[in-house]
Amino acid sequence: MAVTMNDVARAAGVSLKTVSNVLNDYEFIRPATKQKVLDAIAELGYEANLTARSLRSGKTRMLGLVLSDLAAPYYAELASKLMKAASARGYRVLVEQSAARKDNELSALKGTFRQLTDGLLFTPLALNADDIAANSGRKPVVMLGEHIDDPRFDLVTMKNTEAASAVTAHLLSSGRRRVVILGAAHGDVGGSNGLRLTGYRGALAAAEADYDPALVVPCEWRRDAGAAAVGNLLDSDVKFDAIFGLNDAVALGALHELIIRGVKVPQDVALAGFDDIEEARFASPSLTTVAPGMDEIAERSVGLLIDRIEGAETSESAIHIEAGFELKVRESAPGKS
Amino acid sequence: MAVTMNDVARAAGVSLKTVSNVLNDYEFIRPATKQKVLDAIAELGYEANLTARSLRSGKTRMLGLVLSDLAAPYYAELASKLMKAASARGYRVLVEQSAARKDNELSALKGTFRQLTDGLLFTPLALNADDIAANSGRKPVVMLGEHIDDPRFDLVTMKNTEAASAVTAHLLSSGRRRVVILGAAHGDVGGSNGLRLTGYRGALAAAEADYDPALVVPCEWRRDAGAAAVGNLLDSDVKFDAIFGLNDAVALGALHELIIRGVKVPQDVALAGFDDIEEARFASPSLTTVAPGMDEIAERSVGLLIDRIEGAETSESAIHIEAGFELKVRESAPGKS
DNA sequence: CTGAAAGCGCTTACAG
DNA sequence: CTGAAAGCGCTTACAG
Repeated sequence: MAVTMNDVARAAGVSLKTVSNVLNDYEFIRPATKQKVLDAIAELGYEANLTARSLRSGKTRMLGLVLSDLAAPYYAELASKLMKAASARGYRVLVEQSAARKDNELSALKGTFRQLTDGLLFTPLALNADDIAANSGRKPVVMLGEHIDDPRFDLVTMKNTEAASAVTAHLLSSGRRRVVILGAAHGDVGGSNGLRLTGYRGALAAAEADYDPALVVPCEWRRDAGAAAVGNLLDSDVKFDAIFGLNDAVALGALHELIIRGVKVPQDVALAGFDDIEEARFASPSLTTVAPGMDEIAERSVGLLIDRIEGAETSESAIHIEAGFELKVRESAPGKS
Repeated sequence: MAVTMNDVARAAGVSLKTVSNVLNDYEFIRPATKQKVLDAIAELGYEANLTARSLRSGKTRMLGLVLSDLAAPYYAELASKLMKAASARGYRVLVEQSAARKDNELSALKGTFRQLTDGLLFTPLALNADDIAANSGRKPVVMLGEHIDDPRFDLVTMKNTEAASAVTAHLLSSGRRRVVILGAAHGDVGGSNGLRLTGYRGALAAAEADYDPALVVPCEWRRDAGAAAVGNLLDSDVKFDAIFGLNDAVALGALHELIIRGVKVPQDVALAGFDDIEEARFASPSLTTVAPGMDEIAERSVGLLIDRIEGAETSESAIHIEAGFELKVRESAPGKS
């Protein structure tokens, strides 16, 4: 049905191999021959059959992206940027949603999803490092995010601790002393939650403010969970004058609940988030947050993964990359006035 | 390297064809033979090579999804639902971002993207019906959204006109008379903008309110564009007491600008959007909008496309499906009090 | 520089 | 019910 390399070879009066050579930019090929082939390709409207190429070469030129939920704003923005970065290097991205479930993460890691992709950008939320090491196969995997910080894996992440510390310090600098941290539990150490909690505690210590476990409030990193957690807090007798939501979704959920309850932001309670999703800029009041260098994360994770796939990066030891961050001061937590 | 069907055949002591028969649920196969094959598959950990299967069968079991920008909340939520619906039927979704550019839409329609997918869910924004008809090839395409309403194409869409009319009627019912429509131009007829404008005009007429072209304000359907358009409007001498943003992003951008300018919502200006993205529920004030039946759209568009691919749907004439909608009355435009 | 041939791992007529 | 063979459209040693 479709036109094949054989058709091109016949039309150009050369062998199959010659057409292949032209297609794959083989160096030593007579210009006249090359032109004949190119003419035939143009005339017949030939396009390489990607499936056949994949079967033979073992490469699909697709990158797998595993994340919990594409509808979460941070992941949606990240996926969009990753796809653009991959596209610029001639790769496509195939997305798999895990719902943060262990079984889904596992099947993305070892199932047919891996066949379809030359390498994986993996945001593990349920699996631990040993699970991953035991099931990641031979194709390259680059960890995205910060749940897994392990010398066995390449990792592209953000400066969680430093950025969380900067946000907390900013809240404290305006005179707040009772800063709720929303989305971590007292005692968390690993993962984004643990790292950000560490940054929070560091900033408290630096400002000689007390750390109060009652202000460490666990909740899922979604708007509804943030709203519910703040509701419970307001119903309790815990006093606070600021909230640090561990991502923007949580912070925006919190904002919603505060306003409904008649709590003024930032007058009564200052509020900050983490991620700098676009929505943060347009909230009312606009949300103070930290931009975790998403462009850099997208660019470098795709770059690293493709370098691994193509053998341009051969480091035996895992490569860890941390993108820079930037505090975005907005209305929900202005600087001291 | 990997274990193949041949290995399975050898281990089970049967021919290749028999393994294939088991794999493809061929009916007439002796239970004992089948069991031998299944045992061998389990023992060897055999997994079918999808690429080889695709090359031979011509099917990839992937659906293409073409949209302008995965980071736009509506598309992010839709893509997530489409992927889940496809997954439930054993298909994956490969996403292509067009940036609403004609060249990108065209290459998604006729380029290698089509090879990789058995059918297309296509949200055309730049291409017209004739362009599409001329380039859509032989594999099925289902239009998503409403830009193209043409008897040549299957289409799954929402009740644009009726929903827009319902929103406008709601704004009018609370006594507003000067309703800005944000995101359409006077004279638009086709596309979401045109259809929604028609609904708006219908509601005005039904309420015996005047249609004033000065209230029809074009802008891109993004937060920043909505904010800018409202800024211009406030700087002009156009008077208005309500705004209908043609999607939630525009409405939320408008909301941001209104609040910055000290305009009270809904007291001074009532505001409504379109889409019911999750963000709308958590805005402050929460956004009155219309839910366009996204679950139904996802479910039915995937169902229709797969039925076309598998030949379960053979209708010669194009199938048009309109999902139901639901008005979501929230704080930004409450009912009459 | 170019050609003839093998083979990637499946599915599918074609026999029996 | 099952087997031997062809072939999907490429890439890649192997010769020349």
